Amino acid sequence: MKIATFNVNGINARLPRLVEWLEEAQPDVVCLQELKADDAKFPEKAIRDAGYGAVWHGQKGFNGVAILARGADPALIRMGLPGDPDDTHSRYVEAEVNDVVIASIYLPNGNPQPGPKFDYKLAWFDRLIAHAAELLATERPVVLAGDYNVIPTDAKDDVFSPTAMAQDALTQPESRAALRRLIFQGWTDAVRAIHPRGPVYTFWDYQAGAWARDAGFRIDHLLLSPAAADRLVDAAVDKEARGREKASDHTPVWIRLR
DNA sequence: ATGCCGAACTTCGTTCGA
Repeated sequence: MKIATFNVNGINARLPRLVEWLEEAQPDVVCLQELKADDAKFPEKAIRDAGYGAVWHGQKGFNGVAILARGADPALIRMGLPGDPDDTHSRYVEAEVNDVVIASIYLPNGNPQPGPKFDYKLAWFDRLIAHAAELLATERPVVLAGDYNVIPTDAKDDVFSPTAMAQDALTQPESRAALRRLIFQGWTDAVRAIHPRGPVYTFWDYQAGAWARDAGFRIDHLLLSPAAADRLVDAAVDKEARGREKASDHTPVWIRLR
């Protein structure tokens, strides 16, 4: 079972690239982030024609998440993260596919920091940690996949230049502490489990020639519950997709479970 | 100190992203 996460940065702007990648990569499940489309503008027919059923939680202009399943309809479990009824951002959707619980996550960016956007990021993270604890307690196979907007460490394997990113919300101690609190509940960072060393960047900025000089960093992660981690056999970043015409600034990341 | 790019609405500028 191949499960991928892909921040598409606009599903309608990215639709030809997405369909092309689905055909090439043949993932069984895909978590999408940054749809930048409200529910009515989700390209359901094109996704279905590509062979995928879908659940989605859209939003006008920005945010928006979805889960696709090849030859199946994901069984929706929840839209939105519990813990704040006033939160209007579409950043979380959870569904079941083939007895695996899948979450598509778009964690707030948090820039500029400090400030209200950074506070929102940390508060949202707390809600995710609380919900993740409940998912762990089920002892089921669970995959938390998405754009976490956190660079886990200052290692060259995670970020091209810690100095360049030192003031960014993605590298702040509070952001990293929150990611560690989540992982230390008992989740496995799948890409690092398979590739303990070496750069596995998932994002390269459109600006300042970032792709050309490989100025990337690692912010898209798949976290596995113990029951899912027991089945992990492979993981990788589809780096080549970032170099195409009209590419997203993120590239797909995938795992394979027995 | 800012924009560098790209997408989408607020639409020929502004907001957001990372």
